[in-house]
Amino acid sequence: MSAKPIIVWFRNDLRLADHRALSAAVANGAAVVPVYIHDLKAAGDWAPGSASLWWLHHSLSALTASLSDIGAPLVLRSGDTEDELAAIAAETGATGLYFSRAYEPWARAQEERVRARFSGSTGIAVKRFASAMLREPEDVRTKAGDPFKVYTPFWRALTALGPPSAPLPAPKTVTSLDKKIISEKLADWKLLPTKPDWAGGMRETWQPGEQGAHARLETFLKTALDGYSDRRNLPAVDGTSRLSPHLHFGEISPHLCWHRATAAREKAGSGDAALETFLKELVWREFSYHLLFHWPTLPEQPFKTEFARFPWDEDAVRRKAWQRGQTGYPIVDAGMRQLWHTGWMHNRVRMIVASFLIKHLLIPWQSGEAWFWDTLVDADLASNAASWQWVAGSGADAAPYFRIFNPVTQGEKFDAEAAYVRHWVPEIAKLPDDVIHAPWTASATVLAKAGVVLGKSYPLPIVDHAAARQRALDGYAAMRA
DNA sequence: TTTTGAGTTGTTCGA
DNA sequence: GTCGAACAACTCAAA
Repeated sequence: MSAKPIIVWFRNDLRLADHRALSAAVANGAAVVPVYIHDLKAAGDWAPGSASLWWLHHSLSALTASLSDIGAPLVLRSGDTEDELAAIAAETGATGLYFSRAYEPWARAQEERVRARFSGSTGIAVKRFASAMLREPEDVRTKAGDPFKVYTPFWRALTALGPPSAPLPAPKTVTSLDKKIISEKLADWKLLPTKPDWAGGMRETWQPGEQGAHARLETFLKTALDGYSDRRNLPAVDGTSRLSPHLHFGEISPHLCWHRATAAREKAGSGDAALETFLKELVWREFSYHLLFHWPTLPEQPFKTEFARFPWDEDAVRRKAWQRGQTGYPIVDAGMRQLWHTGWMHNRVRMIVASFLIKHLLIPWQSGEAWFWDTLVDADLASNAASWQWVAGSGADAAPYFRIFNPVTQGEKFDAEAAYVRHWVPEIAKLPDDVIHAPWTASATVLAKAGVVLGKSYPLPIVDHAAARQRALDGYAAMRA
């Protein structure tokens, strides 16, 4: 009785609400065959890292459950994407293949191959839908028709187009196929760590999946949007949205975040800076996608080409100290340990640790990008690449080269009571506020009283700030000469 | 085509 | 202790 089935190919759009491909398939009256294909090869060097795979497992598990609830169980397959889609199309007699658009260079190439595979007389209508961006990258242009390279004009142009489209409701029921389609078992993909199981901190911190995403958004709107402009900078405070991993996996759409936040503030009766700051953060994500789309080498090559000449100083020992949170600078070490433990790091601290790796240690930004890629649950090709290049000074609309964060000053300014440092660097927790961000300045008595032995229980600084700063400035001067 | 105003997130130095 | 200037020109986007 129902029309021929439509395959809905899920990618990083692991949700039911505001899912245009799914809604279109449902509206068509067709039986819906939802599919997810585990194909790490397609992503090449940018296959998800360990932390992302942990998240992916739980997000797929959640999606499986919610799709079953509305009547269409998720089909899991692994292997080559085009082959698997073709096989499922043959098994189901599908007449349509619907999916959400992606913007990573490898994902774009994959879309082209899928289109090619189903073009011609296969009888399968391939339809691509917008999903992850507020506006498509082709639609935000300068008056000359070029893509933007500076954030503020990009923001103005985007907002001048009006609010993003309103989110679609999740389908309540879906017609499923009469026939049973073979699905693999999620557990067999072995996405979770076993020996050792390092994901304890992540389980405590996160609830992956669409439901978790919506809960996170509502909590944020209720508890943190007030005062967001300032409190988002304090790492000891839960003042950020923490939506990044949910957005990366598409468990919630940026459109929905935009509209819910706007509506929440209207009810509160105040149009204001807090809302605008949050919307601007959404648009920073958008700007990163825009850059990656128009400059696909962004993850590998410096956007400003002269940075290929920067005199880097690759040092494996120092890199390791940075990765493990053993640099001797408490705010840096706290951030790196938070990352290792929870798969996430506060945004303010990301800037500090990134500046430290690049400018104090002169280690190439690509090295930090790779570490973040493997350890962050919100690892996102566009945001990660654009942000590392921003700190390095090599990106579009980047930080000026002379902006070198002082890790002591930053700690004192944004973690004044050192609650963040004490939590993540417990071996120095007993140091008093006035020296905890620079333990080497403490007197012997103060150190002894706090039970700190520098060089033993906590490292001495691996570089001297003033000397490192000068070395970085000299490096930039050499590059420009 | 030329001109003009503007550009996320900081630090240091010296008055 | 506080404050403004220097850091260095450069490129982008729009008029």
